[in-house]
Amino acid sequence: MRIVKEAEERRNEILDAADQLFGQKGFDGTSTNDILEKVGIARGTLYYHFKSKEDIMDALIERYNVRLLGAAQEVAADKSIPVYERIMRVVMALNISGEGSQEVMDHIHKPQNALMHQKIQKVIVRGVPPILGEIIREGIEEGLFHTPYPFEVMEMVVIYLNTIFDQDMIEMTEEGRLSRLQAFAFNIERLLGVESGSLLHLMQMFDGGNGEHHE
Amino acid sequence: MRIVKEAEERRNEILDAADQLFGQKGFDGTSTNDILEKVGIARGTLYYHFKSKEDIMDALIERYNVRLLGAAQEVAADKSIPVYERIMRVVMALNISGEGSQEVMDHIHKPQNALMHQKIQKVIVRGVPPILGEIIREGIEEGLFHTPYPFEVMEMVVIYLNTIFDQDMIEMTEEGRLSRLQAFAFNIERLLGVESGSLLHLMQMFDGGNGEHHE
DNA sequence: TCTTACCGACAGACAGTCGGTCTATAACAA
DNA sequence: TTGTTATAGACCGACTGTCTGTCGGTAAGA
Repeated sequence: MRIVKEAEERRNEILDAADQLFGQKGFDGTSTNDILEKVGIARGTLYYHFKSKEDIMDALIERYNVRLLGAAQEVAADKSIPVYERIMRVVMALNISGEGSQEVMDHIHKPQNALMHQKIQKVIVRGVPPILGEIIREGIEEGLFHTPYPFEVMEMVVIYLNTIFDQDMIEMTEEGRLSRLQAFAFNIERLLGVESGSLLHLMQMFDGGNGEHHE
Repeated sequence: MRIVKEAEERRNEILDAADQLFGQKGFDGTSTNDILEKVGIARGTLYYHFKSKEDIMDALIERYNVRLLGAAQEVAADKSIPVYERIMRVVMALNISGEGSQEVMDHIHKPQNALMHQKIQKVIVRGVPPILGEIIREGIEEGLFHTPYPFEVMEMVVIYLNTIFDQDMIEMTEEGRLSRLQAFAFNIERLLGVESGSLLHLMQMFDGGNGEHHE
């Protein structure tokens, strides 16, 4: 029953298994035994490819990081797309993010996965504001926005959204969610120096597909 | 060698020991053995007073929570203090926070303590915006600020500051720190609807005692 | 005498290690 | 071409030490 594979193939098998298991049961809740049973390998093999359990998590985050920011960066660089639309598309790329990582985002936000959550948060907080900030900067040149601090505004916005829509950072009623969205739209308009109401059409994107306005 | 004490006294001894140890070595890095050796009790005693290791952490956070928010709330409720000064005093209460918990804040921001960090973050994000928001609301009545969303603005500000000044969320040069402070002052002025520059004297508080302006 | 606090041996689970084994391929000989 | 041997990379699983949480029992004070 000894099956030999290329190191990279094995590594990916292990990462795929870990991805699912961490998602289902959290990092602490998943034992290395769970992982190696799922892959169908022995203990030694796991530690041949990864130096520790946390090393597996780091590799997972790196993979996720590349996919997520890569997709966003690609969209952001396409200057043929108008600024407003490009912002939306970048945000969508960050929310949905291609192939197999949809689940990741769903599962990170569990108390069990605190460390993983923190590490991903770090990736997002470091990676996203430069991407969005640059688009805003273009928007400023075009006269769409008016702020001397596009990068810092995006930093604030990204951090806020990332924290506030964390499943259990704040338990929100549907009403609380909507009022926060309204406030958010208003605040970001002030931060970007645009007329009040300009971003209404942008905000509808975040409205959970529920098209109501509640102005 | 059997020493009997009131349950609450023992509980506090255990919490004090855990506080120091978690600070030094992190939650995961601290074993229950470390704690019970430091206190000088047996395993069973520890588990007589707390139902799990995580329960100890929760109690620690609760104690911290009470001290921190309690102090802030007390200051916030004193309507004899002018609004601007009261805001500063509340923020100071949150940063320094009384007796023995100075260390806590210093040690939370370590990758080891991800879960603890997350839980404290939650306490702050839930607890502080209502306190500050209420003061801002008073300021609005007095005509100092102009925003329809005082609570949400404070929520955004608290989350931002809490994340950005996390030791290793973003590695910042001294220059990056100052430029961020400038941007922050500018942005919060827009959010609160005050004249640009109004908050300069407030911001000097956060300037690490370094009195330079860099306008 | 009864409750409350305390004890420490123990079970079960887990992460990581280590010596050793298999196998594909390369290098070389016949 | 065919057969043989050498080598390195992939793999194995028993084992170690450590850790958390449990449980039956014990001392002390009211």
